[in-house]
Amino acid sequence: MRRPEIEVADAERQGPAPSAETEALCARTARSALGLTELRPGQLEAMAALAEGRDTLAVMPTGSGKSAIYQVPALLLPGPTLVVSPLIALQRDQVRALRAHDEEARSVDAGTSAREREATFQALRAGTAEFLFCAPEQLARPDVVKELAAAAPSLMVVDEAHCVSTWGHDFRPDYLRLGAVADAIGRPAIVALTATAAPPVRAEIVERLGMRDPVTIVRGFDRPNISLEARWVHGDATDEVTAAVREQPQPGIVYVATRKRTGQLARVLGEAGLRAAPYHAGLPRAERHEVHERFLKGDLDVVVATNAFGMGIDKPDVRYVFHAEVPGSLDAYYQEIGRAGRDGGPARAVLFYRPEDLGLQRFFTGSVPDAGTLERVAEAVADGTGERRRLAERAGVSPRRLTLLLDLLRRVGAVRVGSRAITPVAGGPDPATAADLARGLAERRRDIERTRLEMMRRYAETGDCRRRLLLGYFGEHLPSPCGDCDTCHAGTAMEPAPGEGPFPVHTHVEHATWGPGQVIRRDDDRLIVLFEEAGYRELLLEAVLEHDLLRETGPGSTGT
DNA sequence: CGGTATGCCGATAACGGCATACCGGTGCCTTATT
Repeated sequence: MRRPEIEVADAERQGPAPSAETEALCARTARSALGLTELRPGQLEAMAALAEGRDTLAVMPTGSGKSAIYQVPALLLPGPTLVVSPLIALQRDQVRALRAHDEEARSVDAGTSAREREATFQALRAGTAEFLFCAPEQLARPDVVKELAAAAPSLMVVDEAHCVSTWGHDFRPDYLRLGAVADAIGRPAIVALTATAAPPVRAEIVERLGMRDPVTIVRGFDRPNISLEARWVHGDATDEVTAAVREQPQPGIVYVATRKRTGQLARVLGEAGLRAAPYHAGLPRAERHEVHERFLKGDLDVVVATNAFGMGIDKPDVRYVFHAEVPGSLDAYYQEIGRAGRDGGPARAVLFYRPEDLGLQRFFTGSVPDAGTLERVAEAVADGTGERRRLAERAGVSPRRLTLLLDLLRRVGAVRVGSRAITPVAGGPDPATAADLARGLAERRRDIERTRLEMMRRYAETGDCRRRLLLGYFGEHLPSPCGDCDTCHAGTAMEPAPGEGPFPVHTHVEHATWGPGQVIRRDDDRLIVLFEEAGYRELLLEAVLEHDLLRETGPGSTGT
């Protein structure tokens, strides 16, 4: 069935357009230095904005040439380029790719010797090396920041920028410090690149990195060749998943929620005659590498994996991505199914849904730092223990944990986090109050996280067009059902009545308790509103009208 | 948070029923041993 046109333009941009000369210059440089003869519109726009020194946020699907977006301006701007990338493996791939074009690129990580480090920074200062790749943890080292400041980079690239939002708050808190790092190294132009970012994630990236009036380029999220389906399963889903995998053209990926399950399901699939292997972060490095390689080469039919099997998996002919257990958000789900059908051929995304599995995801998003620890940190800062290592010791927390706690205390106005010293804010809240406020902030974040999980539930349980719901989550409005998801085939997806009644999609609204927000979905009888502070909420239209719950504050726009 | 594994109970033999403990994902990095 032919897909209806998406109402919102595929490419969306904010800020003044770069000049035609800059675009032409970028196009020439892309051709001469990187051998790129054809640039996509969004790509060229983004690189031209950067070349003019503008901060830029680019949200584009994998395979649309995100690397070129920073590589071309890097060659045009005078100083070196810092690229922050979450995985050492990705850093090495990029270094290799640049060297193949005779560009001098280097990376530093924990395994880099002192001598190599010295040589690298020397080369950056001298201008003989253009690119430095590293993980955010490297940028937590004062010596690295000092060396970088001396090299005066003109460009800072944050690759896989959604990590700022998804990992910064617990798993890898050094992501939260990147904005401060940018300031400490002379505030180069910043570009954030990602394939997946719903509007609140975009907003958080911009805020956290301290981007100034960024040019935002968002390309279409829709992947029409991936068919969408959710199947309600009861009890153990092993047999049903196995049967579904056997019917499929191979290869594919089956995501599960736990490490243990990867082994179980891979074994059952193996017994069913498939070349299957488990994958998770607890496997020996060599084994992970081997599974990855075999999958890429076509020696495996299916990998059963936790979410560790993710970034860096770029295989064009993946025919299906199944979820034997529900993931924690539509952000994660979209990213994972996006690994299917990159060659443009038909692909399937099936979610095997058991509501019980939501509990595990709820657990994963549940932790909030306790007020006692926060108070100890606030006290130590107030006492003038201004240095990170000593602060961590005094408060009895790891340095990583400290980063997270300090970030919360900074945001409630209790401490100032400089590039070296941590100082109390004069006239700020006392340690006990600060700890309370900080905990409140963390709780609010957890609650928002849980509304995202609710959206995942909604996706699984909806009888309406699944694709429309998914795209709506990412800020795109599909005016009528897609015609190619399970609900459309089942005939339960209904035509909405667009534009009829109050609060159409994208309307800016204000709620008495939940504050400002934006309508992201509008059905006949209900709305889903994304509130800035309260996350995703469903409201019955009847109640909204009867009790006057929402005030319209502005017309629709899909910006950040 | 909630599913699953474990253990205990009563009772004359095996096992259903119930309470409780336990476990669960992402990657940098460091640092002490072979």
